[in-house]
Amino acid sequence: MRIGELARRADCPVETVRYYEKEGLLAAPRRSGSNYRDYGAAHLERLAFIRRCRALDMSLPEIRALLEAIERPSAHCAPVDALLDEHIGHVAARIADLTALKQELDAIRAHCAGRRPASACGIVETLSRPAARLARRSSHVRGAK
Amino acid sequence: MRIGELARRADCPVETVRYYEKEGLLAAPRRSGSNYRDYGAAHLERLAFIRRCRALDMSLPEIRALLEAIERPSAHCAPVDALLDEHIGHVAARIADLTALKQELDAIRAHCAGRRPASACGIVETLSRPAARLARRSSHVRGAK
DNA sequence: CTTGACCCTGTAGCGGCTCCAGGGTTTGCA
DNA sequence: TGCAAACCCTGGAGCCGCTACAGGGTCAAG
Repeated sequence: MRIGELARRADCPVETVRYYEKEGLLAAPRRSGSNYRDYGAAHLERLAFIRRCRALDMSLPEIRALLEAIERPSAHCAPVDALLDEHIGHVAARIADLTALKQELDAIRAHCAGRRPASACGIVETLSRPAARLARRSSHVRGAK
Repeated sequence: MRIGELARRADCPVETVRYYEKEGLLAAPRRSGSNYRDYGAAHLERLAFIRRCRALDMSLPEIRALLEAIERPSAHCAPVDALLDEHIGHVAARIADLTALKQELDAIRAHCAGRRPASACGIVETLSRPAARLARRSSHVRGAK
């Protein structure tokens, strides 16, 4: 099948398929006479796996490591479990960070009822002060927008 | 004061100060004879404000809008409140997303006790299946790493 | 007079795409 | 058979918010 069909079936933009190939996550398929990529069922399975992991917010290096752990001939569960545990840790940490952040934002928001000039606004005031610092963790999982 | 001192006092890398200037968040200061940037107290206040907003995970466009809302001569609280409410919404949405994500990850993790070859691992199995799709919102707030 | 700390500009890189320009190929229909 | 639309190709730029160079200039202490 050609790239368009593969992409449709895996629910993934065509450009992203080419990007995964360039990044070495998806094997380069053979080419047709007109230099079109020609994929088989194995490619689709693999791409679907990658997309599923991305939907779970794993980074591409994490997914790469996961694929390698699975494809080693003598492959055992343990490394897979470890990778997943680590990722769950990232997600949990990010939730904790954002929860603390939201509390702080709610507290700031409570400083104003919207009926004053900005010069007297409690929010502007609060944002100008040094304020308690959140201990931010580092994590690959993205923030809030 | 020169850029190094400003940066130290606002707890912000020097390169980031120059970046904010390039992005129009921080006014360009006057220059010394040797072309060094020369900042005053107002610059420090503004930079500290920006850093505080960044610590609250606001995007630079959000901060820009906030600064504009505050500095309009006839400035009123309402737009500031609205901006903050919107940002709080982003954070809340991201927390909800990540919480659903974590539940899914926990469920997947429960499929394996680590004593089997990867070919028989419930995790690998689960990651290969189509699976219920999370409805992902769009938000500027970052994910989980 | 030299060493080191500081400053300058400009450019490239990070992740994970996304989009564009500028081409070639295939497909369906008149 | 001709033609348009839909598909495919490569390569490069852009998104965000920095961060890290390279390759220079300036300044203060010893």
